[in-house]
Amino acid sequence: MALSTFVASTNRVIALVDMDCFYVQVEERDDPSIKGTPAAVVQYKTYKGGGIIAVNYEARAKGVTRNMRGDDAKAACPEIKLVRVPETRGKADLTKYRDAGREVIQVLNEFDCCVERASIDEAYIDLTEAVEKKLSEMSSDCELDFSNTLPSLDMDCFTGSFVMGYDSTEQWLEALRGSEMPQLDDIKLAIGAEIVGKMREAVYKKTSFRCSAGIAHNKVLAKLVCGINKPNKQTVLPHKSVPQLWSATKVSKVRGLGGKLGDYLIGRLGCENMCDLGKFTENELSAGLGAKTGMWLYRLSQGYDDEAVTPRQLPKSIGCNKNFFGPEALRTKEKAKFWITQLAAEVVERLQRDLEMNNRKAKSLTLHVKFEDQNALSRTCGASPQYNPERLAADAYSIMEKLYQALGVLPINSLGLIASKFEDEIDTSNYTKINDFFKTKPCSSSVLEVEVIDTDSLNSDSSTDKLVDSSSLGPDSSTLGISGSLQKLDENNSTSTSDTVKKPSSNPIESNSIVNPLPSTSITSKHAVSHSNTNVTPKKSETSETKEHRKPFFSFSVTAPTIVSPRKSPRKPVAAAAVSSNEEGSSKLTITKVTQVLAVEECERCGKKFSPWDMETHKDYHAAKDLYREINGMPPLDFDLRPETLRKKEIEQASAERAAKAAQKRPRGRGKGSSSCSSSKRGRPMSANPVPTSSQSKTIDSYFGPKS
DNA sequence: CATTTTGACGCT
DNA sequence: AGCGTCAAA
Repeated sequence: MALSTFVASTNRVIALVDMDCFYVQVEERDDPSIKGTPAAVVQYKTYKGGGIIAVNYEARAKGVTRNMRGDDAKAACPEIKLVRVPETRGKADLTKYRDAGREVIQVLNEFDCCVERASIDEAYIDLTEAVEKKLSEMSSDCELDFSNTLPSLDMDCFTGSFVMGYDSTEQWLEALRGSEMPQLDDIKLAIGAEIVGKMREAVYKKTSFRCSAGIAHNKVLAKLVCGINKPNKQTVLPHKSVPQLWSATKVSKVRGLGGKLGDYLIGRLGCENMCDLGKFTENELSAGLGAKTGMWLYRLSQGYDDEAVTPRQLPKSIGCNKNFFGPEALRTKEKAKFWITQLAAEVVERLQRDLEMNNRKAKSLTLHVKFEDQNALSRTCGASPQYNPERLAADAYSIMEKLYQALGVLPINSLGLIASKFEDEIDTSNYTKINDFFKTKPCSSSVLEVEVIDTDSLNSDSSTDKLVDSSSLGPDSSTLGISGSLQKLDENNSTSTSDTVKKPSSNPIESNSIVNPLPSTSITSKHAVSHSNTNVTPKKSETSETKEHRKPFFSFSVTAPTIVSPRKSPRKPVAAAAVSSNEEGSSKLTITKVTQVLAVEECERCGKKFSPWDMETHKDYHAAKDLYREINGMPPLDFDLRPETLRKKEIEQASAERAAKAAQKRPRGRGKGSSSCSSSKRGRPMSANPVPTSSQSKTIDSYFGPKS
């Protein structure tokens, strides 16, 4: 409470750099003929002309927006050029944009500041130290006379620069010079803005990408004002101008308030604009939203936000997912397996590159599945250290197998595969080889299944619990409980998993030993006041973040196995390795790669051999046959080896549970429904609870409903 | 069932 | 660990 008033919160200088319509710029650099004409980047093309994900300013001038479909854009602006996101293995491939984003980060890094990658095209920068440094250099000449500090600013850095509350940057600087009292905070912002001007110029010189920036005393404000003047502009927010900004800022525009929390502020507290928050005390806000969020909002209403800029340039997870809607919904096991294989191939490819560049390996692998009834679930297992596509796919698919056994076949609308929990590699290659041997297969695998069969035959009751202590089964043993354990060894899957099956009892330590070396770097919680007023930015020290910060981006490990031999052009060092250019060329390239990696598969059902690509088509044949049997009330051919009755019962039960959950999730159907909250864009109130006080079913939405 | 494909983080 | 929220192109 009172504490907050003592925290000095205008002593940092924070910038947010955001690339202008980034994906379009990337495409414009590839094909300059696009420049100066309306253009947008779309994903896919078949459904209503594809989904637009980036629009350049020429097209925006014609009324084209994101959210639109390619068809809509053509209608609004017939001359618009729609560039498609590259597709690899049948799914959108964002590699070239990730690579371009990394280029930008590398330029920012040259300024020796604390840089936090906030997204593929955005970074927060803590300029406090750099500003202090320059300030001390300047004031060493003439101590305390800050009126002399400003003239040394390079005015070239301020072209395209705006200052909130002033007609021009010059006017602001003039006011600072003329001020009786030295406006130290503003002077710091001015120096920060000068640095940001240099940064943006450097980014343009080295990448040819334009960006915009916001400069303020904290992240929320820097982000907000960055969006005020675009493109290719930067905006400074002196603390004095916060009231003016707040009175003109809709709550939903503020980072973190664009969703349900924002809806709550509008619907229950009547805060349309940020200035309305000022009507509430910290206690009043905390009463409804919890201490943490209440405090955060209260401080924010005064223009304060204490979230640190965390030095991190690498993503914490590498994942991909694909949606399958309408007729594309995955209705057979085979299709699911096929697509899991595609996702796994992409993830492995990206993991391998990540390993070469960043010398780290993912320890965790998560499969996400969304079903047609809106239910979603995820399961995690240990990531195989080998970064082998078949292996990763097998691990992911073994999770899927279990889901099928528990849930039965339900059309799948989305699959996602995410690798995370990265740890730095210890480079001693001999050591790692031995280590990998023991690390093998935390996920599912036959080690689990074999033992499980034993327990089954022992007649599953409490006595078996002792035999199969879940802690001895590795991280994945808990995923689906008993249901997963009923499975017999499935010959169908033995192909890819069998290599890991060997010697179930050879090593009693097994996965236990690898389960948890988690570094548990305590994450600064979102709204917590996490730093002191003296040194805001965590000192770059011994963490892996430091390493990535100073690590030259062109270094890569020689020991890395090159599974895929490069064709044509010699392998380029890392950052420049973005393939692209000619789309046809690159896609051919990729396909070659895939077939090389995946080789030829044998159809599980008829034994015929196909390339993975033909396999999908071939499996449609089986799928059609299955469908026929289903329609005619015939039992599936090979779906499950267990007795029909057992399987049915299990599926029924799981389905009932799932249906109940789904119904619960959608209390208000399509329309705006009963809610008195007019502006709620989100239809589905989940169980998330902004009010931690009651553990009961108080969703944010419940605040809008009829009073009980 | 249509933005889709990401990614970070909070809650429990 | 699993689910939910929020955000960005």
